[in-house]
Amino acid sequence: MTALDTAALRDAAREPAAERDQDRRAEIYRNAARIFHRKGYHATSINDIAAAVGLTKAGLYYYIKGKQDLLFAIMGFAMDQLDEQVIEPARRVQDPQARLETIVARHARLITQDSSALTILVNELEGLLPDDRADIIGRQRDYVDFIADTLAALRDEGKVIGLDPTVGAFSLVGMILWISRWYRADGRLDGDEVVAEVTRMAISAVLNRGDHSNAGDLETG
Amino acid sequence: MTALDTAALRDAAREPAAERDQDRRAEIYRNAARIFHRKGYHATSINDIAAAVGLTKAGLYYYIKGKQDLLFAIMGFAMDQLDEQVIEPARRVQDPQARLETIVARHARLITQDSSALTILVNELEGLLPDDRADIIGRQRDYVDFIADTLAALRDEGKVIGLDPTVGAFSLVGMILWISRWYRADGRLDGDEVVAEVTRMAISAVLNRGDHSNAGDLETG
DNA sequence: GCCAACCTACCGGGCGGTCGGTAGACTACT
DNA sequence: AGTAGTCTACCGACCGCCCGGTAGGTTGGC
Repeated sequence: MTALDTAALRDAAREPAAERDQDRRAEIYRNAARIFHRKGYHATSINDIAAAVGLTKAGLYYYIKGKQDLLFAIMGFAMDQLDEQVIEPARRVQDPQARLETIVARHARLITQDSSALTILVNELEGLLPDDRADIIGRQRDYVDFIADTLAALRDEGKVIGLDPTVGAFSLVGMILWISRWYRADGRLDGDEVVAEVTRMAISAVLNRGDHSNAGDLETG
Repeated sequence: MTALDTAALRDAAREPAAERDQDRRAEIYRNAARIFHRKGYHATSINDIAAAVGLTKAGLYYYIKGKQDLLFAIMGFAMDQLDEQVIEPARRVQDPQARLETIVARHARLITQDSSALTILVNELEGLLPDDRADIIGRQRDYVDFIADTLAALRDEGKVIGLDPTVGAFSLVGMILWISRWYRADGRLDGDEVVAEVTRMAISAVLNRGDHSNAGDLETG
């Protein structure tokens, strides 16, 4: 939940005045993300958010333009986080397998650290205005394509055989995103262990291997 | 979308009279599932559903008790589907690896055939009343435990080393459920191909293998 | 005549959002 | 030092709308 604070600090640095204002704004986004995450966007009222930051609804509107802008800002922030903490670092890794490991591990770690914004990013798309939604979907699509390209590079190296890169990319993303549904920071495993486990599974899911065939039934049911 | 019809037929069979009534009821659940799936539970109004089946809101209430019961019924149906089409058939498979393949393939196939009820099952839990939610969550937990037990059996056979069964189970479930977000029946791959790809990935994600280690970076970022 | 299968009209309430204020800090001028 | 003006950071009250749900019919087939 500290993640949104850093964005606030960044903004505050470039706007000399009104730093207290930016603190307040960050607190609002932070609380909104938490509540949207817990209850869902549509089930969250502006009053819920206002109360969480100790304001009335009218007071809250001094800081925000509307509920939809709040959602879009949170999703934009989550997407920025993904760009900066996952995609950019991974782009600097040349070896495709190491790059894939970087992607999975870093994305998974972001989720174990603070899943709210990243989870909203995938669950609340339909709450956005069409233009905003197109923007976010485009960026998400770029991310999946980036993973698919990495899988294609692995295929060219002969490390992957017979896997559709797009299906592979989506499947890995699903595995990663789902972490936010079951991982609890106070659970049996700590975040680093979970990240390591998931990364290992992801890599071996796509890499070439001996034949494991062992017909599972699929007669009509 | 034909899935809910079978439930209606089942119910109709045990209630001799009012079979037309049951048809109508099935159509309502079917449409409700489709719209909840597309727009989300909270963003869907009773009017939306009524209009979709050619009734007014008041007319719809002749058939349903309320919005929350509608949701619970859909999720209960989805859970029944999972029990009957995935868990029960898999229970009859003794070999752990074949059982795991059965689980993944059958669950994935259900989703490619009609994802609406199964997707609502995982996305709209917070729309339920506490008692209903506890019911559904319990059944979902049983499903994950069933997969985890299967992974534990594979570990006992030496086919899996060093994978936490619970993390493995959740990860596979995430991979499967995510299919509903990207798979399109009119897309490049047909349903059977997608099921086969995902099943292969799932199996090789958990099965033992040569060492693929190839340090992905994880310095603090 | 009766009952299943609807409808029109309505209810209370909560929603996102706005409006007209105003307390208090801070500044500007005398 | 005093005071008038200004601006930030809010609040109480309100708006129109739509929501889930209901009361009380009406109609057509048996």
